[in-house]
Amino acid sequence: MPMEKTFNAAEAEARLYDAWEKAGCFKAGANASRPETFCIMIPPPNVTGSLHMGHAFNNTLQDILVRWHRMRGFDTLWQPGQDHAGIATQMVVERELAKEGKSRRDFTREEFLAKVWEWKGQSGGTIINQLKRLGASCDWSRNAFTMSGAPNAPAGEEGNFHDAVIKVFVDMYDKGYIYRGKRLVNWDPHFETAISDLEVEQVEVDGHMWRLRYALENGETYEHPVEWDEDGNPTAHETRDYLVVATTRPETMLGDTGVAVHPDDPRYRHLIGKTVRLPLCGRSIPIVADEYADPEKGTGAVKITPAHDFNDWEVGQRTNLRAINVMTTRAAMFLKDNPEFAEGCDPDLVAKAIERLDGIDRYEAREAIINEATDDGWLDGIDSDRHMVPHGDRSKTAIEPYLTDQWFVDTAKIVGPALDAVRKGETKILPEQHEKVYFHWLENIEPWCISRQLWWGHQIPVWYGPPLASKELSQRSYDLIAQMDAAEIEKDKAKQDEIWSELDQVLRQLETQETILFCASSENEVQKQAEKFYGCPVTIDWGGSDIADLSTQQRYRLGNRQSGGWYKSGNSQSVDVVNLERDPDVLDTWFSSGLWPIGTLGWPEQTDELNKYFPTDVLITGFDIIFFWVARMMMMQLAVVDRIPFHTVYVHALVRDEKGKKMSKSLGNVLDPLELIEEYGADAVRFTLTSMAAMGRDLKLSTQRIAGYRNFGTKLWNAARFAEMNGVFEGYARDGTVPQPTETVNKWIVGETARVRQTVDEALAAYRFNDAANALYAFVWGKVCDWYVEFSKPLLLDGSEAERAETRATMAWVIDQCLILLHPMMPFITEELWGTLGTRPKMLVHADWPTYGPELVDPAADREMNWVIGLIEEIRSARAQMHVPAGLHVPVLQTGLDAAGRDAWARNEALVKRLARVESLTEVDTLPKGCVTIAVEGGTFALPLADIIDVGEEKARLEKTLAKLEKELGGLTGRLKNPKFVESAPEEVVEETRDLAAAKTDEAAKLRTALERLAELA
RNA sequence: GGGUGAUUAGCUCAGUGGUAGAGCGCUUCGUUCACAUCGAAGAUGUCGGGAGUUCGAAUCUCUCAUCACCCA
Repeated sequence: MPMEKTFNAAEAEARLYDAWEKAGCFKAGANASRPETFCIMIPPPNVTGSLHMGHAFNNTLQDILVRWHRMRGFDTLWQPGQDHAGIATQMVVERELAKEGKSRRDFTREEFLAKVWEWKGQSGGTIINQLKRLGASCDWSRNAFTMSGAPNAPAGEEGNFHDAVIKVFVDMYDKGYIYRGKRLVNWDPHFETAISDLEVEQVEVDGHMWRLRYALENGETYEHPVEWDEDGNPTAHETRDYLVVATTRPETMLGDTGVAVHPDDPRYRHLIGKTVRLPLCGRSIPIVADEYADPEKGTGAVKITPAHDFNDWEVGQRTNLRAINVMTTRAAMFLKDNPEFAEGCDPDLVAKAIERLDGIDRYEAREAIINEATDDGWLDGIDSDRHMVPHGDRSKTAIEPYLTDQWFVDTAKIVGPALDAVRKGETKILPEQHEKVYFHWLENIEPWCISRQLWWGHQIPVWYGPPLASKELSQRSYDLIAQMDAAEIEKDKAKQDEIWSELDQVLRQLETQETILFCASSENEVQKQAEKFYGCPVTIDWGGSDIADLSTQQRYRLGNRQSGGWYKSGNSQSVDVVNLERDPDVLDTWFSSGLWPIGTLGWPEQTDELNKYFPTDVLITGFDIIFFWVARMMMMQLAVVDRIPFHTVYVHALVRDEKGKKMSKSLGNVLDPLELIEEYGADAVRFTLTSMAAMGRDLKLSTQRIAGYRNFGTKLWNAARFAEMNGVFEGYARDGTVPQPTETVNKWIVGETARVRQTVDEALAAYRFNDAANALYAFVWGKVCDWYVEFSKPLLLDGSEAERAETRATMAWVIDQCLILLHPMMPFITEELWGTLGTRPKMLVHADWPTYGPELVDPAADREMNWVIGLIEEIRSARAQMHVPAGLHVPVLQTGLDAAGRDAWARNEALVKRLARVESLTEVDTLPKGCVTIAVEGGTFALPLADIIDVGEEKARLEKTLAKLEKELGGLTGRLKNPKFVESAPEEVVEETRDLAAAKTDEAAKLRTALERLAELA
């Protein structure tokens, strides 16, 4: 049964992938035949994710390297996995709950986490199946997950990534690389969690700049310029008893604790140290000097809200201003029960502000405040203003700088080795320009906020215990409680009150002491530490405790997050008991992803895989996560195991739409790789991406291009089909032995194959994926299909038995080489052909990658076939231009052909005749006048078509060719005449130029002769 | 504002000092038994502008213009 005319990708892909998996072809070490290892860690997609074009590109490149190394016999591992994507996953599950009218808060933390795991079990494998559709040859038996082995993980989610994360946190904490601190962080009011500065996007929005008047206190005034001369010097002033501050965020004014002016600003210099009265609440706030206030911008006076703005925080730190938080975790106004806010304000105004503003959303508050300012006359004006507003990259809501306790990695302490490794070239970043980006970011690195107020994630392994009371205070509290007991017995109310009052003071003193932190990787360890510290039994509350159930807002109010047991309890029992509570927060997902290289290999256990594959080889990733992930992996691996995680980072570009726009859902220009795979086949999609993967340049993807590479697959398919139909694979040895042909065409194609093998290997070794793809495209289509298959026809159809046998063997080998070399890029169609064309000892995925090289190139055969190809092209071109009917076989004349030409013709007569539609070749001394002339190296050919050709047209054709030739010749001789060129250019360049000039001169002479003949005719 | 990159055929892009290229599209011709998802032939370039280095510049340097991205 003959093969189908095209490859049925839809039918074959799933079947082939299944066969590979069933045979364990992708398992770590499969097909290994040499000691070297090769390991790639997949950049873990979100467990909520689905395959987009960027994934398709990224994983295609990884798969090429992995399949290439596996075929070359390296002990290869492509480690797959997903990350748990804290916010994104929690968002997805909460959305599911919302459909049932429920929220996360309707469940306990444990219940909610069970739901997340349940969701993960059902939907978390989506992207795995999509990667399989693409053909990704990952070792799925090792699929990793950044939450595997977490305490609440269900069966099937074992693994020890959790252990790795916790151990690293503890190690880094012990080394002093991680600390807890009250700092301004980027707060996402939608998810009510801190996020890192990398998760913040600056979005330009049209907004307003509101000018507000803050009254100067104690009768102070200043002169405000109102008229200026031509040079901009003020010529008239007005006296003002207020300062005008400009702000884009009036709602923060309730937290203002100062107004900053530039120390050298002549308008305000004398006011520094004086105060203004804050409208709405009557707080008296100082005017401070700080260079942050730009005299050129706005009014030169800036309201300072340290608790709600990063710049203001800095100013506040420098000038000793209070930081007053006036918002809740949902960015509503927080005024009631907020002693910080009320302190120093007019109680009546505070009551009024609470009544009007407490609990309302920040944007409503903004409006209300502006209305009030308008009504009360302290709104100075409104200007429209376009400015950048930070937004959460997940929630898309404006983030709020917010003052909370968070955990930070002190990145400055671990950045050094990560910088050095790249500086010294231990890790290379390609393309090189990205090294600059890497350096720039790391050299200016900020502390990394790693705590998140979420439930889904690795809970921070820190427990809080009560402060240890001093002996005196402890004793005093014992005594007081004893007295209280006595008073209780005596029912002496006055005495009880007196004791309570004193006890209250003791308690206050205890409260002001620091909470005790215990950081350890296990409950046992924490308990041991705590018991040693307190010298008494310790119980541990493992979450779900009071604190964990408090809203984050309530926790904020608690400030120092004191835990249940305040102090050594002072009852009359002889044994004291201390209760510890765990920090309810979880770690940033990127903290766990940062351990991907070691974590997936089983660290902290010293597994065989860890010893074998770490450090890994190449990381292939998009530039958008250089900071998020690459830099952090470098820092963390070096900090934890003191080794680089990989020696090469290949940073690929962005896949855009065909107009160059970033693909986005809102623009609707997203190309879905799965749809493309369905329409064109995975191989076409892969090959397209590969051929466009020039380093450092974005890809503009069009379906037309994909269709083109689908056609390429069909072309290969049909070349194989031709071979199969001609019995090429019957009796073929299939042991990979390079054929030793005697026919020139066969020698030639063997050499061409050897060349492309070398080109492909060199290109892949240099991560020049597009060069490899394009070389193969040019070889398979341009050499094998266009020429070799055609050349083989006379031999296969009309050749002698020996010629037939030799050509069959050569063609079988050549097609096998095409399949092998193309396999990493087009795994499906090549594997299918491999199986179709014969019975093989191994599947193509494990076929041996060839090592032959230029030694297979036969220069004489090469020269000869190029001459034959040139001759055929010339004859075809002349025929087409002279309108010779396509089907007509024409006689050809030849004159002055040299020995090489005669030999070439003799050996390849059948080929030329067939491909150029030549009827006969006759040698003549002089060419007839009316003929089409073809000048080639070593002789002149002509088509005697006096009755067909148009003399004018032939003349024009020859003149055009001649003109082009002469132009080239002009350049060449110009250079050769220049003595400096001959002196300074490399010898081979000069030699090459001379040869070329000679050949062109020769050809030009022949054309001139032809033109003369034509002239005689006319 | 700071940084990085780009500008080459109608379109998308290769090409880092030595004869300007590919694919797609376009025009003409062709169903000869691998393939019409095909074949043959053809047209199309002041390599963004200017200056410099060099025997020689698309390529190196400077400068201007335009565009894109990243960071503030």
